Amino acid sequence: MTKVITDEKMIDEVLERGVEQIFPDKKTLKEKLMSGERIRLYCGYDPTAPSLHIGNAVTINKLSQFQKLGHEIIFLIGDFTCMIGDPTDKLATRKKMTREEILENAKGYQKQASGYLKFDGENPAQIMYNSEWNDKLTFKELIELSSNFTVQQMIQRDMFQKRMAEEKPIYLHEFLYPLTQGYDSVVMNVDLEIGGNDQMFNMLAGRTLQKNINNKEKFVVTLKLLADETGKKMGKSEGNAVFLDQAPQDMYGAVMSWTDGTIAVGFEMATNVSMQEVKEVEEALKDEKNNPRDYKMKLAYEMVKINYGEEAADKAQENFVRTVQKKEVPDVVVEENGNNGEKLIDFIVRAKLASSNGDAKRKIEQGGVSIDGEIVKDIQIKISKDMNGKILKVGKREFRKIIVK
RNA sequence: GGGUCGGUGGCAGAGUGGUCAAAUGCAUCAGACUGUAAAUCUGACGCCGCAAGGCUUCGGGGGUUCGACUCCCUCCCGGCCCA
Repeated sequence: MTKVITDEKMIDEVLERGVEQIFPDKKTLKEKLMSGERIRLYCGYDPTAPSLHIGNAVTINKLSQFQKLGHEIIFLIGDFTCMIGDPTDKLATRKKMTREEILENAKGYQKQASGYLKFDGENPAQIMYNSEWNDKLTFKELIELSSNFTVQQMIQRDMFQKRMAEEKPIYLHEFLYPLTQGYDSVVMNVDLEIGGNDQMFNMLAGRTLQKNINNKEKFVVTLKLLADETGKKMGKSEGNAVFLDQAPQDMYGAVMSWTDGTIAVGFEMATNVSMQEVKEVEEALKDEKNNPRDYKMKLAYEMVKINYGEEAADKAQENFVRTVQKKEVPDVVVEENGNNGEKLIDFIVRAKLASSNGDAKRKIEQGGVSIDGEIVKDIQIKISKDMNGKILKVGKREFRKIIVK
């Protein structure tokens, strides 16, 4: 039997760090956790893409904090809900996915989440798929479920309001999304659900159902969204996303491209450094004498360390200093075979460093291509034997060692 | 079912017979700069071509025309209002 930790300080931190709101309230949940009862909690992940992103990491991180307290964790894969498409935060209806695409995407999720969450050893997190019960739901049962909500409640959602204002379609099945997500809570009979603040509506639907059907109080903890002071989210649509299956040096770089305003909140939500350290960083950032870059590097290091370990973090950092700060060639360069007499443009396209001949030409014309540090100006230049072993650089960070037989 | 408006490049969104490979914004890419791969600034941004030029693209198909994203027919899809 897993021992439940009831240390008040630890519980306070879990309930405060990165937390936006708690339903019904923090006090009641704290009492529950202090009582020593082992609770069951979950967060759901819709496998809409092959990679989990930093926003997912934030909730996974929170799950792991509860795991450390000894509570029962369910990592739910929304292979069923995913087919509906969560209307949250989307102006357009999500494209329906095939079962194959969904399962393919779900494959890597456990591995990607395991930097934060333990799936083995003592008190391992369990993985569940919500198609297991939702597939079996009958139409009759669905009607009963939907009778717990009114149309008015559904259209209250800001996303639907926005779409109505913009005269964009709202499909009937989109109303069913919170319903099925809520039904997950009932079937798994959970005590608590965790999710981003944008998931509040869906999670509260589960709270209602859990109360109506199982006559049980389901707590809901919503987390702040990882965003800078202007509210700009660090999501995949914003282009500076961090994916959990990204190569260490890419992950490091992606964090470095965050705006400075996200540094402190990044530490708070996506790492496990102590809150005291987070506060120190926050203070340090206010002092203009300090360079935010240094703290961002520390954050990037932490992120890579959690997901890939210390060694990988060291390497990623080293790579960053070398290639970005000092603009030097990285120590490991991918080799690419070239043919004597082949146009450099073709070589670049073949190495996937440009999307088309036109793109390759543009890069050369704009001074983005160099060989052994010498900028290539001539579009017509061809691969020759004396280029063997030289380093081709395309753009800021792509390097290839040219091999000519 | 009726009326009406609409479907344009990764997204948003102009264009309504030639000056359109298609404004603008976002995203992207390259460069400069910097405290970073931030911010800012400059440039590029369908494909082939050194270029001239060619080719493919504006929901699908067909037509009118020297010429269509623009006009006509037809089909498909959507919003709104009415029922």
